[in-house]
Amino acid sequence: MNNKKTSKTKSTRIQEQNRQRILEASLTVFSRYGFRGTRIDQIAEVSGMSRSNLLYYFKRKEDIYRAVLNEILAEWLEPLRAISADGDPRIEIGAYIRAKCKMASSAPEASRLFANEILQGAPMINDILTGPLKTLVDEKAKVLQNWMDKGQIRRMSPHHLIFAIWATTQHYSDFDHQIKAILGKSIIDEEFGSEAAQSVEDLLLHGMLPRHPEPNID
Amino acid sequence: MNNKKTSKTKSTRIQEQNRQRILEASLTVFSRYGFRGTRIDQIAEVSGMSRSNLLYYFKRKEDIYRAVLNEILAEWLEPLRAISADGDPRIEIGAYIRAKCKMASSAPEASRLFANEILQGAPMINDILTGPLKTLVDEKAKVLQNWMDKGQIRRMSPHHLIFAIWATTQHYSDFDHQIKAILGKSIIDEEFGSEAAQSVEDLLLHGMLPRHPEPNID
Amino acid sequence: MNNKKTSKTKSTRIQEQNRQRILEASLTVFSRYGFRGTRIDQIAEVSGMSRSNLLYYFKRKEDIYRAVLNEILAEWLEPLRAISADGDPRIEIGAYIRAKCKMASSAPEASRLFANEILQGAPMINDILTGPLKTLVDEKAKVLQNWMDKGQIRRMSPHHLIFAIWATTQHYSDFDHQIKAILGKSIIDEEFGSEAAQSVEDLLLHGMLPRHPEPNID
Amino acid sequence: MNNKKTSKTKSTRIQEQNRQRILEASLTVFSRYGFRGTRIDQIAEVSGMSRSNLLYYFKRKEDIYRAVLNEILAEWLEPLRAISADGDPRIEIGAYIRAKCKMASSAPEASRLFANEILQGAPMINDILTGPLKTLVDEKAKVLQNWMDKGQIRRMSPHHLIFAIWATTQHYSDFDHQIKAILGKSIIDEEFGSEAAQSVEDLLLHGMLPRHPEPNID
DNA sequence: CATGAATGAGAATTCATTCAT
DNA sequence: CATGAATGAATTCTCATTCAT
Repeated sequence: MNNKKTSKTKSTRIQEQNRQRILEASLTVFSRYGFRGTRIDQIAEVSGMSRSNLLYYFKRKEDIYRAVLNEILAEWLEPLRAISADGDPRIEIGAYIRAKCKMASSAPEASRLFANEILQGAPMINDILTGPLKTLVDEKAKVLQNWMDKGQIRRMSPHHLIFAIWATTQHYSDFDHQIKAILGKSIIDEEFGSEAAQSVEDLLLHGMLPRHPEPNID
Repeated sequence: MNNKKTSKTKSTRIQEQNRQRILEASLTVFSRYGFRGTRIDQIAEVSGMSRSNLLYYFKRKEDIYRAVLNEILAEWLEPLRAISADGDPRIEIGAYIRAKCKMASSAPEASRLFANEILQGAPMINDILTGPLKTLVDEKAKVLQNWMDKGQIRRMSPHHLIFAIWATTQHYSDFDHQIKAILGKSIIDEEFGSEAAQSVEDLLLHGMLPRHPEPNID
Repeated sequence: MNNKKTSKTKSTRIQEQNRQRILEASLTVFSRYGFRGTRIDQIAEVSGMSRSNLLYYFKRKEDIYRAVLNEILAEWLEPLRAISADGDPRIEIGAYIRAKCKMASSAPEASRLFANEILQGAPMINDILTGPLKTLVDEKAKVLQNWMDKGQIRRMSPHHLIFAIWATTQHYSDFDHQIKAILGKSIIDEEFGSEAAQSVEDLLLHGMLPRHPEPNID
Repeated sequence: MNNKKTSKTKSTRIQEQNRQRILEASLTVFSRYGFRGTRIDQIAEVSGMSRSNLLYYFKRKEDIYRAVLNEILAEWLEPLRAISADGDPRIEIGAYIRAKCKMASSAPEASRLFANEILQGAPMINDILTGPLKTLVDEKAKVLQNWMDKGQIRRMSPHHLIFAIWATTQHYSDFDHQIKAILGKSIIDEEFGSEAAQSVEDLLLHGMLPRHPEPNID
């Protein structure tokens, strides 16, 4: 019926394809320079299209930025969502840590984009942090608390435990450049990724398990 | 004396004072928006002086940025330097963790400034990362390795251990905004700072100590 | 027939209909923002069609503008043309004033479009002003002069009299917004339109008639 | 005390001088092309300074526009304010008409600027129209009404009378270009200005005075 | 007929920096 | 020491117009 201003209703292949190209390029650039530090021309160049054409798809820089953030957000939180209250804590948390490391390895730019956004005070996603994210974290914190109450993991602040997992895993993507400078290896190398994941999982699991584990554990 | 450029060798109190004001303001702004994202006017406003006057002290934006980085660098690495090979690992590492948490609490902006710089590929301090920093880290990694060899701490990659300490401690300053959104508390609150420090120390020390610690522990 | 450019001599109903839609919308927008100030997208939106389609009918913005101007011009001058040298001045002029007021009421946008064009120096219709318009005005001025010579209306500059009629009648359309602000009524309200017409006619006729009118008046 | 952001506190001569240059140039350009149609570069050129320097004085185009409007507004309404309820209507109104014609002659651009603004719906000064202007007009309408009640001028709608005066006088500035095309004379010619003033005053005074004026008139 | 895609000239700002006093 | 004035190179965004289907 009215197809004049409802736009994006029937986005063509080429439309969707170009939007995707832009979003990918944007992720790369924004994750490095932040919102303000990024110039539209950079995105245009990386995405291989003219600035004009780019602005045909996204009217303003901020629109691109928000679109990228939103696109990543869901999958970014997925691993945390996947933690099951019914599972074994070592299995569940181990899987979570490995998933986070995997993401740090396969999508380091997404991680850095969030890091950047939060460093700047999360001007665009503050409502998400205080809303959905807080809700999710609080919920999983309860799961952890429950495991602690049952003695399956050491008693500690569940929130701080979550922060520790975030910190250690994301460190490999966010500070990749520093690590490269020190070790000469990058998280995007698959091998080094495994090594890091192993290391983090090992350290944290040991840190959170009870001193004298019940003998009947697998 | 040589008065070619240092004609005003004996900078007035007011001069030194103003430089300091600028550096403090710069730290605040740069740590939030990064180099590119920061505007000189912002610094001028935060430092409470006119842009013109500010540029009287520092000819260019980059000069300020470098000055801030340099000023923080030394004290930033100090705690790591302080780890003594001769000490007890638990004491030494515990102290290191607490020192880092202290810094996250008292100087979160410094932490964020480095985070920003590294996220952007460390354009200004790359040589420091690959030089002095790498040297220092490698050296301390050897200390850790030594303790492992002696069975005082669990065997693991010493570098990854250092990264884990950095990650967990700095997380509280770098992601302060996110934590505030979730917990409603900030690392700059002294009380929360202690809580975080306690939590991190507890988790990491447990994670790195041997499974069956000598009975005489605490 | 010649089909070099007029291949579609027999424009479809829909075509003619769309052209009309565009012209109407253009009148609305151009009359408000002037040529430069009007954006093609605005016209597209008001006319309810896509910019692409609009440009299918008119290759360039200027074409639309000229088309609108031309379409209005003829009927805009019609009332003045209708003044008959043979009629009674009070009847003729009264009719002219009422016709102008009627147009101000029924087609205020046309009036504003001309106002805009002339304010900007009449870049598009200057030749019409100095040509056909001047000719027509001069001719009617002579008619007025004739009436004055015969003592039917007070002696005054006939050109200024015409300007006065233009000014007072068109004021209601051109400054409609100001009048609305002051009186809360708009010239497009039929009732207020009559009131204004009555007032203008009354004032001007009294102003132009001889002091001591012949006793046989009305 | 605080002299950092309160700006414009102590505007230097050069400051005030440049601001004035800009405002004058702006009046010329805005009055012709309207707000949207005017390009900052045009103003810069007319004012004889670089666009950059211009933007040093006014951060945005709209700021200039508003400044010009405000600067003219007061003196624009002054003649109407000057109408005294205690005076003789013919004297007062005659003076008002001549003052308005004088302004049309000496400041035609100001008139055109307002015309433009009102044509566009008065986006910037709507509050002034419905506020101070309406108040002033209503007040003077009462003065006129009073004169009518006393039989000093013909009974008619006082508001419409004011509109008629505005219309006829401002017509000479707003439609100057059209008049030039027809008569070859411009309102800025002093001689033609007087002629126009004489004509308007004559027509309107005759139009508004009672048919048989009291014999005792001076 | 109609529209989606693309473009490039231009227009408004922003911003670091220089100049002059 | 300090500041007001001025500048020019970016940078974002606008807009008429063209292209291709």
